[in-house]
Amino acid sequence: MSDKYHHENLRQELIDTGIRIINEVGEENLSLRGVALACNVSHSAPYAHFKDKEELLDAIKTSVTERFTEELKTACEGAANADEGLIAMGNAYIAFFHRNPDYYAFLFNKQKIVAHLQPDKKHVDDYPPFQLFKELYKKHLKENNIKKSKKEQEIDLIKIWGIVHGMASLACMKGVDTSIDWEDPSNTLVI
Amino acid sequence: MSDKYHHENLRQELIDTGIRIINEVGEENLSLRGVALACNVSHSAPYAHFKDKEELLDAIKTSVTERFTEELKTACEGAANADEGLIAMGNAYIAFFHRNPDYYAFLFNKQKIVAHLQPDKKHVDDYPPFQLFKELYKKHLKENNIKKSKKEQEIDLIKIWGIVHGMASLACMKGVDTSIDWEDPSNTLVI
DNA sequence: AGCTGAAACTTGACAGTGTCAAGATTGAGG
DNA sequence: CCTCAATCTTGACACTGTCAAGTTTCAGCT
Repeated sequence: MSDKYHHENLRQELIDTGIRIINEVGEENLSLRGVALACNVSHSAPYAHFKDKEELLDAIKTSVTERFTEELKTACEGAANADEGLIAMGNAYIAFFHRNPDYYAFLFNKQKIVAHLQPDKKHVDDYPPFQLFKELYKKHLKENNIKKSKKEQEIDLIKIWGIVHGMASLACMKGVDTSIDWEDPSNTLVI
Repeated sequence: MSDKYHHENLRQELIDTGIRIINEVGEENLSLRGVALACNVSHSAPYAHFKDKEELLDAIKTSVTERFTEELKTACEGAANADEGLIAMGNAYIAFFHRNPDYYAFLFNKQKIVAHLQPDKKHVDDYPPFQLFKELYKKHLKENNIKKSKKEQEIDLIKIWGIVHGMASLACMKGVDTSIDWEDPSNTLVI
């Protein structure tokens, strides 16, 4: 009762229970009031930490993206070289969304992938998973002694990412049978 | 006044104004009541034609998908052979969403791509754009005298579609600069 | 120690939403 | 002319995001 007006770390708790609720009932059934209630807090308490419902959702996206990025990192750590690392990371990318189909629509909805960066026009380079791809790609160029112009590199990167991202999109389509066993890496990448 | 209770073809009008509203203010700002009002009809009139808001949205998706499919068809009509047709269609696929960025999130949101087919588990083969890819792909195999198992063909198709779909996804990311000129076909496909 | 002001939270209200039940209107077929 | 189903209206309900105003708490200053 003493701390009725001090919830210690409500901000983080809102984010965490928000994720839990989305996992349980999906983003479309998440309400600000519901999250607040689940935290034993009044329905407008979140407004002390987020100016908007969208701002909370953005915070959640950032949090999920961090976990996602971690998984990609660990996936390519054991790789012998950059080429194998790229494959491993691509498959981890696909696997992540195949395991959490709801996250794809949630993270890329309205295509606001860089939720934590406010201004209007942001560069892909600011998207952590893309940064990982980029590092590995540059390592790949170096290891194989390949020289490419900046423009060529940009296009290559978008193609690599595009393939992986597209496969992930297809891999997590709900209620749609693609005839593909997405658990089998040999089916997916292996370019 | 006589036809206060007969709007001739309200169902289609709801779908059309629904599309218009989405184009103007986005899906997230579309309300059933708003669509009804825009059709000069009471707020529950739509319930005579759609049991749900979702059912109206599904009808709209179907309608948009039809236009999308038409564009893909015309894109590959002039192609000299199946290989060129595949490239043309892929670029048209990407171009469509680059021109209408809102449609990507709208159509593939919750990954319910086959909106007009109700039962739970549907096959990709029922998705019209995919059918076009499949036809062209089979033509490509025949023209080049290539023999592949059914499984190999399925994987090939998902890969082709995955690449194109992923590029389209990246091409229409809002507020994200990919450093790519998506209007220039030479940047995108050309596998 | 007491005051002050900002931060965190509550309470109460508002308009807008999807949905449903009940009633009104219409036209087609017996 | 009657009936009945389809179509649309009216009125209500609970729920939503948001805001304004009030309450509690605590840190920092005097």
